[in-house]
Amino acid sequence: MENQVDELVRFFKALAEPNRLRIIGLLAQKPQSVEQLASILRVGESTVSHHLSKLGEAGLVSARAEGYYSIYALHTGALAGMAKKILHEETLPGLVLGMDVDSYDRKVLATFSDANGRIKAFPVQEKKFLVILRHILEEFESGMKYSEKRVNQILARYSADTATLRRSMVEHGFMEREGGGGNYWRVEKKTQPHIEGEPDPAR
Amino acid sequence: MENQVDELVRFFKALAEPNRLRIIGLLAQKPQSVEQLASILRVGESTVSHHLSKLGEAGLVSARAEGYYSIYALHTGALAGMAKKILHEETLPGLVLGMDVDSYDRKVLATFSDANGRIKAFPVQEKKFLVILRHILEEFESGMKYSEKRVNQILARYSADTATLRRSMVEHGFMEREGGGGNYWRVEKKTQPHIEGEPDPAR
DNA sequence: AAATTAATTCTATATTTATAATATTACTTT
DNA sequence: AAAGTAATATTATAAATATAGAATTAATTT
Repeated sequence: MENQVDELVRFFKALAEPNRLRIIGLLAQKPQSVEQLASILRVGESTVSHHLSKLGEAGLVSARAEGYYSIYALHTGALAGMAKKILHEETLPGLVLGMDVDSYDRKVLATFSDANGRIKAFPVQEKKFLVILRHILEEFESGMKYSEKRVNQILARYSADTATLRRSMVEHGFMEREGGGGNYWRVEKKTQPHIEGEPDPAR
Repeated sequence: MENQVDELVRFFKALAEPNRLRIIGLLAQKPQSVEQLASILRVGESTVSHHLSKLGEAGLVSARAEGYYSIYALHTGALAGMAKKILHEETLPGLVLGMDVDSYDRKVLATFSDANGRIKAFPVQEKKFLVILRHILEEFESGMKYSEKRVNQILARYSADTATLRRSMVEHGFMEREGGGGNYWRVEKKTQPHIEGEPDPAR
């Protein structure tokens, strides 16, 4: 079974060379022989043969034998198909399948946690402190209400400074509390796709 | 002014590398710092920086400074724009602009013509014979009618064997003649774009 | 059968490039 | 001001690849 990434790389590699792009342009006009393409591009026939084989592997062209000629033709459908694939919203997320996308978070947690999982020190850098907060947030269930006492109990598993943790959770919008200060609950995280030009809301 | 080919090559080159594709996939989820990407991809930060600069040159990503972080974000519009460009029917012909697409024909003509432009010998290979015929065909205007005598007069500029040339013109569909054999005329060539899977009609 | 032709394969070479270690730059925290 | 941090630039190196000459293959013509 082949990787999504490998397939795309083969396709883009095939098009990432000037003479191969020119061959695509020439074959878009009409099917042509290796000899004709070599003459127009002013490169050796073995070079053209090499390029055509790469284009063929990417599914962009194919040859038809005619006497001792090989007449190559463009698969316009392959280009169009890939263009649509790029536009398809499932393609980009598919590129990161099987990748360890939480590797950075784990590294930060490892740096600031001791063997028991308790916080050794609060990171000065906000970006890293947020990693810690999000990690601890997992202890709280969505839809549940927690008394301040209960919240402190849970936070105490990570640090004696429960006040800082509690306040930070609220300040960064991870948790909310009822009016006077009775009950706390975890804020639903809305999965927000990045919108071009917008500042990153997740930072 | 930059070439159409160069722009496309830069774009495809940017995407023709596994780690760069993965970066695209990761940035599609959310904007991220160089450090984060390096950690997830398990490559050096300088390597990621290098990749991001290539992606930036292709207009695929851009950075926003935040403290001493560079938060890179994907330009989803660039991907979509290129996909549409590929689908656009003007793009492929644009790749061959300024190229000597008749180079092969000229080479064939040079081989089989003498200094006066007369045919030294008829090429055995049909592909090359057609080049000769198409060249001579230019002597006839579209929409005009020519008597057989007049046709022979014109063909005689190229070869004494006017009978073979005349018959070949008709056989290959370049010219037609009226019923009994009186008048000849040049057949309008319909510019026929190649259709996938179809045998090439121009051969 | 021998010669010719187009294409491909093999081989070698020069160029490009992905990677990372090191040095430098820009910014932040103490 | 000094120390710390992230990113980039510089440099070096190993791997990938565009190119073409030579050898080979497959088909056609003489």
